[in-house]
Amino acid sequence: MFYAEGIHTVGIDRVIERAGVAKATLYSAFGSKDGLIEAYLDRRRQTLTERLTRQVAKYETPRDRLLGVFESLAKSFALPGFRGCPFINASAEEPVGGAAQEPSDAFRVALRALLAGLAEEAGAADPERLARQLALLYDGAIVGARMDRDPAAGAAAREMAAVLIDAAVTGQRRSGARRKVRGAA
Amino acid sequence: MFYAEGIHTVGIDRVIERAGVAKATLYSAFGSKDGLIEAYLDRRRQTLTERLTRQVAKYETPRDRLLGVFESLAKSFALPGFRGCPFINASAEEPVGGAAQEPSDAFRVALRALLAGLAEEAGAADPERLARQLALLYDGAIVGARMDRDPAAGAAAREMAAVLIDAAVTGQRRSGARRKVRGAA
DNA sequence: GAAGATACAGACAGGTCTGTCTGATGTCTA
DNA sequence: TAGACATCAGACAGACCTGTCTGTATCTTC
Repeated sequence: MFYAEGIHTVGIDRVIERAGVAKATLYSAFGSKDGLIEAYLDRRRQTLTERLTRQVAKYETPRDRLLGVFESLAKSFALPGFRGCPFINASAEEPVGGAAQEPSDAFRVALRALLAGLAEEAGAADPERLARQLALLYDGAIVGARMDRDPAAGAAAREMAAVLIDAAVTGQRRSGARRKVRGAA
Repeated sequence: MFYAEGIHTVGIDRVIERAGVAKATLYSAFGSKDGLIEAYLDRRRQTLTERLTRQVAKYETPRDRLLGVFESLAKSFALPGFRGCPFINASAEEPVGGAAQEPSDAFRVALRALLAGLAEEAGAADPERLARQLALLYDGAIVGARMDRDPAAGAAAREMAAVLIDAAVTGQRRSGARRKVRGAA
């Protein structure tokens, strides 16, 4: 419900009605609405990272795995209830430093770590840099898909990712060997 | 106030106090809070597009103008009150089809039009495609800067934009002549 | 100076929100 | 069987919200 309608439009009364529990039960479990929001986002973080690692594992080469992130993303855009990124949405609703910040930060760290690991395996000159670039594409795709109601943003991001990956490994060995080259502006 | 704190956390009473007007005056001018939100976003759209076109005009070549969009963006990230894109934020708060949608759509159309015009001048094989790519970078940069509290996302987007622009004009004349080449996947 | 329009401060209505509390109804363990 | 415990439905408090209304003051225009 929080994802589909936004956090502040969904009141506690509607949550407990949908969940079929009493109000006191919910408050004894989560403490406050902020606690509930945090639990919601934490669960999202967990399922999303799990799904990403699962999807990525389907592919053979590191390059394909990186692109697989965007294929997984593109697939989610076409889902019926798609409404953008739950962390971005929640952060826009919550005040700075609110309940959304911690789970959001955790997800973003996890995503960048996943991308950086694959980037290193793919032989990128600067894996951290490529990971940040691909994370930027991830954000741009999910926001564009939501704002423009256009699932094609996923495919566009995949194509852009391919260009950037190739640019990042140009002149590098592709055998999976890593190079600690830094500072390539 | 809407930008700094979010729309739903700012009540009408605080707006009129800050504005120094009576409640009846505000309601006679805007009709409702939704009307006020729409006016707020419409003004943002206007000032943002104006600033963008002004910044872009500083540069000589179409390529530099395209990159200038991202320089303008990067500059705004470092501003003290930066809190992301007002349209993305408002869309996350408002229900679908709410007061935020129309001004947001208008801004996004204007941004893509600006980018597409410059892309065509720059001699891109498929200006619309390049424009969509750069718009995706725009979104990714602004969201990343907000979510990660990291203004460096602007510079990263600029570098990525340079790669994509060069990829889009490769094999094209750079003299500003336009080619109606289509379908380059 | 008079009249009409406009803005002012602020009370008010009606609704929604979170969070607490009360008392009844199971359910599990000893 | 008896007692401890969790959950139930729902009333309630207190705060906040939007939007309307009342009466007063100020300003413009004839």
